[in-house]
Amino acid sequence: MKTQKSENTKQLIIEKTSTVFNVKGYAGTSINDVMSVTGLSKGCIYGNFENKDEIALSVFDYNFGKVTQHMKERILATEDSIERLLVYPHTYKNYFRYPYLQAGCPILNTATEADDTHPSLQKRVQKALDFWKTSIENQIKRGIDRNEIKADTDPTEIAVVMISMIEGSFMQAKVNNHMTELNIAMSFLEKMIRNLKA
Amino acid sequence: MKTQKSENTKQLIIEKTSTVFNVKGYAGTSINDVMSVTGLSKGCIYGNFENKDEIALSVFDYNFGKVTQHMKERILATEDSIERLLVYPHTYKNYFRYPYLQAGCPILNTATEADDTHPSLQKRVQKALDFWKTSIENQIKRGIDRNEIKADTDPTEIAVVMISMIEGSFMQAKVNNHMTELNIAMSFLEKMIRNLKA
DNA sequence: TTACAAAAAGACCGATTGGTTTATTTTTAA
DNA sequence: TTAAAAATAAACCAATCGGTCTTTTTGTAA
Repeated sequence: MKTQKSENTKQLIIEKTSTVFNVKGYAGTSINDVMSVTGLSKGCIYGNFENKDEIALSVFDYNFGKVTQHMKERILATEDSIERLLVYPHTYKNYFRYPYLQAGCPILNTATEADDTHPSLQKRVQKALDFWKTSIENQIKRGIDRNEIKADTDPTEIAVVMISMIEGSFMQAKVNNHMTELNIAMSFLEKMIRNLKA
Repeated sequence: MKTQKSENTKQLIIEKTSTVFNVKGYAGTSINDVMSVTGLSKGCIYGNFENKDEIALSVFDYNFGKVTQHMKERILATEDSIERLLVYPHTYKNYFRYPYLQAGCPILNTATEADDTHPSLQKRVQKALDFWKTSIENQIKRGIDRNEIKADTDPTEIAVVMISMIEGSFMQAKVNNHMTELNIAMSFLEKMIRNLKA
């Protein structure tokens, strides 16, 4: 019989390890790390998860979910399509305020590690990236319908460029341990988005 | 007495392992990988390098040098500043043609792995990134001086945006195993560069 | 051709990896 | 109250990790 407790423990393991996996990566995080960061025994961890893979997959979903949820809330807070798109540069300009982004963007971190070595993790990243792209495209289409965004705007092009600029400048911010490049790129992105106005 | 032979072996180890390190990452590449890919014994490898760190550092320099050299050659092939800047999107659009880029961009791969875990490698990436940024800035300044690029162009802004877009879209290309997003971003970048024309 | 040092080979080291098992204790729900 | 479920600690596993050390092979200068 499955109890509430085991579900709680499973969730606790995911939450407590979410940072470690994002910092050290999949290969760099050991079961010992999971044990020490959760305070749980090895037996308990393997009682709740089949293997390290299953933990890593769950943790990625959790981390990506956190970012997604945050963006969704802020996007739905405004009706204007341009303002909605601006949520992305605004958020990443202040990424240090959000603990789940401090360790790095889960997509970026997982993508570069998994692309050639870990197929199941790679699939998750692909899905996450596609979800993100589609969300932006839909916001742009909505803006065109509402006459807030120029009709000749290419939703896919803007979505791809936005994601590229965010991830590329985020990488620079992480490696340099400062925000200069990220701020420059995000300011540029803001200008670009404002230029989309009908 | 230091002989020629040992230098040759050292170089052979670097060249043969350059791909493995770029694919599997620093933590993911084992000495066993180095042995099997070079066909050399463990004793030989540790006779030529102090430790795994030293190999990884040398390999990063080698990989970055390859990209740099290639760009330099193509940039110097033309005098026009706009054409020179266009070398970047042109090259990355056809990155599969260049074996040292097929395994991924060494900067991107190393950056995301090293940022929190491997300080000496991180420093190399910082330097490489700074070198790249400065090169682009200098090309833009040269273009302004030659009246080929609009005088009000911000060299740093363009350099940061270029690097961000390249690295961000490259990440997407690698994780999706297709070029769609990279091509979209690089076409956009081409338009952007052409817009800089005085 | 010999002598010697450099280079390469490979056995060996302790530590750590992910993962299993077992026996014991604690929680939980009926 | 009781029986099942969950968590515990600890022993144990084979494989692999980075790295050392000694032996053997090889290149070279006298």
